[in-house]
Amino acid sequence: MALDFAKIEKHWKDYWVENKTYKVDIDKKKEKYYVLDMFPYPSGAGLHVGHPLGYIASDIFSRYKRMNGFNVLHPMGFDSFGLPAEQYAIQTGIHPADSTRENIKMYKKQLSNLGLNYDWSREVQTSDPSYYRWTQWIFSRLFEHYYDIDKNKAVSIDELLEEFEKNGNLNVTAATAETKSFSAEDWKKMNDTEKNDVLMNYRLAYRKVGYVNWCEALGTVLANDEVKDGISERGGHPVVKKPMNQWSLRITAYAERLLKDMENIDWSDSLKSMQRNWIGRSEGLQMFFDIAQSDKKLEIYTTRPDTIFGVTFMVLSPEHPYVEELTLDANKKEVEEYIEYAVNKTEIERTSEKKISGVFTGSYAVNPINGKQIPIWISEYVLMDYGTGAIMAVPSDDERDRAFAEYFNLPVINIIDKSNYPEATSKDKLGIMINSDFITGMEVPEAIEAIINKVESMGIGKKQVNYKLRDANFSRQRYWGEPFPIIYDDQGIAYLLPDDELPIELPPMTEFKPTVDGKSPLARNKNWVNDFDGFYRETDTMPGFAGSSWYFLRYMDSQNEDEFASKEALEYWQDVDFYIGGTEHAVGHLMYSRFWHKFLYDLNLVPTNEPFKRLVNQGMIQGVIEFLYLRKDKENDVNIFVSKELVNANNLEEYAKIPVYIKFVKDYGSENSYLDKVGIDKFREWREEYNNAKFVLQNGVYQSGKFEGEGSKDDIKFTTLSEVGKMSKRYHNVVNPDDVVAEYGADVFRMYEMFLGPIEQSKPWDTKGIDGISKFIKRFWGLYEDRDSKWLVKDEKPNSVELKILHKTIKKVTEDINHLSFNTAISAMMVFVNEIKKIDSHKTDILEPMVKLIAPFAPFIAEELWHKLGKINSVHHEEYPVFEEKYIKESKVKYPICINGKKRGIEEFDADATQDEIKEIVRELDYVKKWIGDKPIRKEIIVPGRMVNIVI
RNA sequence: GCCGAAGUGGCGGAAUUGGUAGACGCGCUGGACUCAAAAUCCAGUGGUAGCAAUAUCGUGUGGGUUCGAUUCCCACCUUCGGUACCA
Repeated sequence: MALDFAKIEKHWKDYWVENKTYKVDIDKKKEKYYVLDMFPYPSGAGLHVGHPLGYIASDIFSRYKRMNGFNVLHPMGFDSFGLPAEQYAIQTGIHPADSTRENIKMYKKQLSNLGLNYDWSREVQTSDPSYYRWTQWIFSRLFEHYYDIDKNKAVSIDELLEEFEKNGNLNVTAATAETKSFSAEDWKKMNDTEKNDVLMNYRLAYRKVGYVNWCEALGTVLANDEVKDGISERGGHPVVKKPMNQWSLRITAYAERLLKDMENIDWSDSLKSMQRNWIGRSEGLQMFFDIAQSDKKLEIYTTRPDTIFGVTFMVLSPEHPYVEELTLDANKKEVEEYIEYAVNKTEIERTSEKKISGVFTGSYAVNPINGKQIPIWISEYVLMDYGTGAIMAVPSDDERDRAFAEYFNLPVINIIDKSNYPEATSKDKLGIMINSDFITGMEVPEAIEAIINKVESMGIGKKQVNYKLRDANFSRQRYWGEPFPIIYDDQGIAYLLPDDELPIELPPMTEFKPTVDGKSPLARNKNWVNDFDGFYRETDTMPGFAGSSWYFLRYMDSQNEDEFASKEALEYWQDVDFYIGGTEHAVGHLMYSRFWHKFLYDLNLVPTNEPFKRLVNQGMIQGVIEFLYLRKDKENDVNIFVSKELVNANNLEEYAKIPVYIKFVKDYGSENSYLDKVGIDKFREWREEYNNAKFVLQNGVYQSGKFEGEGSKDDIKFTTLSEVGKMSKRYHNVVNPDDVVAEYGADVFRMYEMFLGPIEQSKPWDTKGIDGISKFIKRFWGLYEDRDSKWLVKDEKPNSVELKILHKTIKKVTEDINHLSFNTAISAMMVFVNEIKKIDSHKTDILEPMVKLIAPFAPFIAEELWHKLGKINSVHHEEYPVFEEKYIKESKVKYPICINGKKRGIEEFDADATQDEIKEIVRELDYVKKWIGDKPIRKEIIVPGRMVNIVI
């Protein structure tokens, strides 16, 4: 066999490294183009077949851009801080830095096997002190700035202090939590703690109370991800919400800019709309309701002030600070039980709960507009984090309020007549007010204005813009993340450590378990914590999104020790032209990066206002996840797993789903996947906490190696639940690309992933069609060299047929790359091979451009063929072929002939035939006459170049 | 629940602006080569009826707009991603 891909790949991989083929530097003579992949978290499971989908696409695109004369920046790095490495360390004692280093090594080898054209000299790792030094540096800047609403940008806290000294905060408009006004006098009278508290309300990085998932049994804070259905994924212990003082980033200050600046970037509408909805801007009315028999006033926010006469009750979030005071003694027991039930549920559980639940406090509020007393209830569907944590309920015009009112038999007053708008839903602000006192008869928008004016004139509220977006919790009680450059004095006042002491490095440790009171593992290291006289260090670390919010800037100048990137590099590379990554980052990472970028822009540290000009979401390659059903309740402290066929579909909420390593499972991925005895034993060994668990089967029970029931141990069939989902270490369902590359070669693997379908579409992994690509590559190769390694390419002048085949292909492939339609580009190249093979043509002028055309897709064999054609330099720096119209001009055009829109035949016409000429010919066709019969022709439609339709 | 996406032959998918539904590939069937197999090559391949010409049905479901709908509109179903501490 002439084609030895393993040898070819090895050879050219070395050649590219030696010749620095993909290294790129600032070159002002050339236009820059920045192609970026979302960098991976280096998981212990290694790169899986889903990762390369985006990497291959960006690789093709960046190669294509380079061949079109651009100076292409295409770097790669690792998002190497994170929870899994820490969990691994707790289990094995291996330091996260060590396991991370090993994982990165493995990832780089896997990536290089795919022939990706990264400039590795620019690599970044978020867990490297030389990188996180600058993450800490940016945090320090966030700490020292506040958001000035008048200037519409971040401004230094020093300027704010000067202003406080002069005028207090009377003239300051800033993005803050609720702050009292104070004069310069007041300010000067405050002690340090008070001043510090005030400033915290202004800083873009500030401290406030947040809630964490606390698991008493494990003695640790858990990520949302580690909590399944209210119990810990490891061990199945109960989890509760616990308040803790935490760092937050004031992303809400940037809400309006994050929203508005999306207009100017080339992102898909669906992605923009996700971000828009996440920000969730609404205009409405903030107002106070009096409370009967109390001095307190209840603050609410509504987008529908017009419905004020339809308010029949109020609902508080279970966490609302007034709950205790408003609950009468008679209702106390019930309320406490309800809060217990609601508070520890996750937000998703609470808002997606179909069962309606709530409890009456016993207290009443007073509608300030009509003086009516209305009951105050508590329900889980009101969230403390959105608006004010309290709502006025209007059951006539809000679906959730209506369901609640119907369930608890609360009154409903109809206040909007929608009969003029039959298509309108309850959400539309349409209709005419009824039963509404002085606004009766008004259209809804008019009524909204009227009530806002009324409320403002009464001095009990004001018009307000509200956002769903919440400030970002920035503290994690973890070891493996960036330490904060923060120390506290004995009064708990936070101070920044000076920039020249950065990076604040993670101290070496051997124990990564959190402390018993839920503090970060760093708190165990007393020497490190109390390093400064009279001060102690912050022991929380930063979350995963810290390092990933600015890494694309570091690539521009990754070795710089004086700045996060030089002005020159930032000026040249500007921003990311083309960013590709998964939709799972559509709101999280992409929102945080935009926020950090805008902040840096405000400080004049980056030249652009938005980081990513064009963004494409690649779909996910999914795997099959295998789950075991675990009963949430234990028997005598023993966990009970139940075989799938015994689980009643109606009681699914009684079970948690525990993922199992797919290699333990028989008939993996099918309806009937199951664990046999060996599989269960492997699982028990793998997950120690389930070593003594009971496995309930159809024909008996298996526990601790013993089987009781009908038949023998060897008959054990514990069926598992198979679901299509993410390929991830968490689900233990990863498929490694190395195996595929070893069998078929990297070029085949690359083209196969691209050939699977459109880049933005998700699909389950499956190697069914890979033989087709493998055959195609061999056939393509066979145009140049036969099976006996005889060189076939000849210097003969190509004829018009050959030129037409070539230029048709160039046209299609080029267009498709620009549309990122790689699957159809590949299909066009397949068509080329089929057609050129049929005429047995092997001419240089045809086959040379084809090597260049395929080079971005199959870089290895392209490079090999290019050199076999006698070329000296890399094909990847050649110019991409350009298609010429003159070679593909058709003299004849085929038209489908339709009768009433149904195709009845195909006819060929001269390309320059007029509509009348076509009509005349068509009318005389036998089959047309037959279909028309004696019916009159009502219409003849000719779409030039497309089709003919006769309507009878 | 809310936000976003997808649904087309046995399978992955194509149809870029409302204009020939099923390109290309897998699989399958038949054939050539071979002692045989693999590999390769050739032909066929949406369903139904028919020897055939051809007819008819057909793009998740139900409606609608149009000469013409996979494409636009309305309602619904299913699956996937996100849902603020996985990354």
